[in-house]
Amino acid sequence: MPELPEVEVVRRGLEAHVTDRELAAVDVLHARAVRRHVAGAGDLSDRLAGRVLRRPQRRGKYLWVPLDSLEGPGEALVVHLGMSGQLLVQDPAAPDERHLRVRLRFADGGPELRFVDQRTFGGVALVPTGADGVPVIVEHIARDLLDPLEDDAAVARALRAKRTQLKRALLDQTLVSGIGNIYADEALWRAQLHWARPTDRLSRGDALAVLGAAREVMVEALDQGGTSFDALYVNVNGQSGYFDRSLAAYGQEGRPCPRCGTLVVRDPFMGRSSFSCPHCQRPPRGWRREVPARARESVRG
DNA sequence: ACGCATACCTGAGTGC
DNA sequence: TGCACTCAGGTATGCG
Repeated sequence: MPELPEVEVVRRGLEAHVTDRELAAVDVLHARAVRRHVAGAGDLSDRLAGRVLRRPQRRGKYLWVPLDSLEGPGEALVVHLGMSGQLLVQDPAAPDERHLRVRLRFADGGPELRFVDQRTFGGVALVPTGADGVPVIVEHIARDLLDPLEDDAAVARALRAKRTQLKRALLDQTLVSGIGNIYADEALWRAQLHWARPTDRLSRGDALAVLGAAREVMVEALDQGGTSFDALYVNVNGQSGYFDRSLAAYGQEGRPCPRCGTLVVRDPFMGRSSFSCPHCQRPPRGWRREVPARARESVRG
């Protein structure tokens, strides 16, 4: 699933392939893919034709391509990959992908850009940008851990001021952005902190440690082209990353912890999963592992 | 104001 | 063979 490193891989691919190219026509093949563009699919296509794409930018998991401004305030083409979105640079003659949602054709007749998204949680929109060049629908997203202006001390302070579980806070994109389920579990494993730790009882040192660990694991993942488990995440050339071979905790239930050898466990978390080492990541006082309903039944029977 | 559950989606996998 | 169900999970929204 695309988190910060995967989105950055895509951004770099876009930078190499679409910067300074003029759009000729945009075809919207699925209305849900443009639901965040309030004025509708027709408006999006009309307003993009003839515009020139500038250098792609990113904050957290949001990606945007600034457009040459005609007059007044700037605009950008904002893309969020959601859970299964892909941006592919394709030969215009290549057959349509099964889940092709938006096609962007260029005036130079060269490779086109395709937004492909199986689960349609992602989407594209043409949005005005604020004073700092950030699209208005991205302004509520906090700076991410690869942003030179991100302030670890300030984030650690805000994190400790919250009354929630540590992993919930790490996934809160308004606190610090770019972290999803995979990198949250990996960062917690590296910092040797349990996902259910209450944020208001976390030391300043532990808060800084988990942020540092998250940055470190994302940088390493970026170096390997991102994480992927299947064909759902790919770069603009349709290739997968390799970081899944380096995961210590995420998806590793029943496998030995690379640090101590204890078997990694999976816990239900927000209707999903958290993976951790029960030895290295001690749960907070009073926390009890939830027993799955099916296991309870078989014990009873 | 804030924390939290929920809706939105499709395809793969599993159990009966 | 097929049906019902579960799981994957990022974000916006609305509730208490």
